[in-house]
Amino acid sequence: MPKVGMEPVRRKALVDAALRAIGDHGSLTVTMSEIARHAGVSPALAHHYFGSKEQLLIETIRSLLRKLRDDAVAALAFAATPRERLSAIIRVSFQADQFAPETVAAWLAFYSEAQRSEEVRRLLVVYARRLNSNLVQSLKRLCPAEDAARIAEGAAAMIDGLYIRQSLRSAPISIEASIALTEDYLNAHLRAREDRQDG
Amino acid sequence: MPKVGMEPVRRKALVDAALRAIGDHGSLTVTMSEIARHAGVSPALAHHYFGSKEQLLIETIRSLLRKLRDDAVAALAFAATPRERLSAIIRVSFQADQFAPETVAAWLAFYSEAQRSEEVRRLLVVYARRLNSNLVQSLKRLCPAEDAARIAEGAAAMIDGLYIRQSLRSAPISIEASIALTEDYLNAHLRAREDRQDG
DNA sequence: TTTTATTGATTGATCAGTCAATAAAAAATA
DNA sequence: TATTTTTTATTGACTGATCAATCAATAAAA
Repeated sequence: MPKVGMEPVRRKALVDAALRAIGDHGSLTVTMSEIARHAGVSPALAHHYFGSKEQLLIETIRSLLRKLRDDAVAALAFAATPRERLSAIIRVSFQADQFAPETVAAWLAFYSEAQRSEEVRRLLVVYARRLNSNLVQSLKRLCPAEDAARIAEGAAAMIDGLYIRQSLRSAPISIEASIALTEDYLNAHLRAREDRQDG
Repeated sequence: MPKVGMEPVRRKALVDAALRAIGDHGSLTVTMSEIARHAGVSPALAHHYFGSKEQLLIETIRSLLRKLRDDAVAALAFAATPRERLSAIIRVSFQADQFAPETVAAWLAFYSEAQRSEEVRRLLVVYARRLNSNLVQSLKRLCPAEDAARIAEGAAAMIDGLYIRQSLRSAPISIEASIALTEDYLNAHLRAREDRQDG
């Protein structure tokens, strides 16, 4: 059976399997066997390619973050004005695959893991910073820097909050409603600023 | 050594120890031995009083929720107007002990656990509903019902989001700043409403 | 004598990680 | 071209550690 050049194929299959297993399970307490089963290989092979469970999980987070970044880059390419860029950032955060219960569960598990693993924490900080910086950059075109920083923090918190609330699956807020709430937040604050200037 | 009437004492000690252990550890993957050690008793005794680890953890969440509810009741007793009640709710959500890293870590762990344990999920839904209902009740005095529902959802999301972001401990937002951001959100939306009415 | 509190010792299950063995492909050598 | 050697892919079997849960034993109080 051994065919040469399997490494990248197996790595990808295992990372995808890990994501699915974590989503199913709702936590990082998945076994290597479970992940390997999802990928259709033996547990030993997973260890062979990743060395340890921790490393496989870290690669899995990386792949989630990469996907999110790629989506953001793609969405921002179509946005002309600062305001459109803000909407694009929001849309990407709530896009369907990100909002799928398994994905939400996986993110949540990673946040929890970040309390223990410095490397996981670092990766999530990267995500948080990127979201913040994207927001601030566009907001600075629409209002003074100190307002931009504040509004960005609020918007980022709202995005994360809507996301975490999704995980409880009771009275779930739809994608559209989540986007609308975040847009409302931006509109209210940008408008409030103008009012103060005008009045 | 055996002194009669120890049951309530031990139960409380074990629940407190569990909370501390979870906070230290940053996740629910704490051992009964660890918890028992924190409480100064043998692991066997923890099983004796709680039957299983799961039950002990559930009691621990219950105690967190009870504390939060009691604080909310106390804070609301001093609030006269609807607007003051809203501020009281926000203040309680961000009060110092709730914002302590160990407490944040514990909440996060519970959210993650809710993906697996129906009972944990139910308890967290109770929290979410209570926060929502508290907010809506006061907001309905200040704006129409449909606006109240929407603003409450946004405020609740923002509270949870600020909370979860605290867990990353990078560029942490202070208690005061968190309160200010949430207050700003309410002010902006309540003002925006008035503007629309006036204009 | 019964009840309550408490623990040390043990069990059984689960898992991450290791390793030696197998087999196919590729490269080197004759 | 035919062969041997090396590299790559893969797994079954095993190990050692960890841990939840059990239980029988002990001792103080009622």
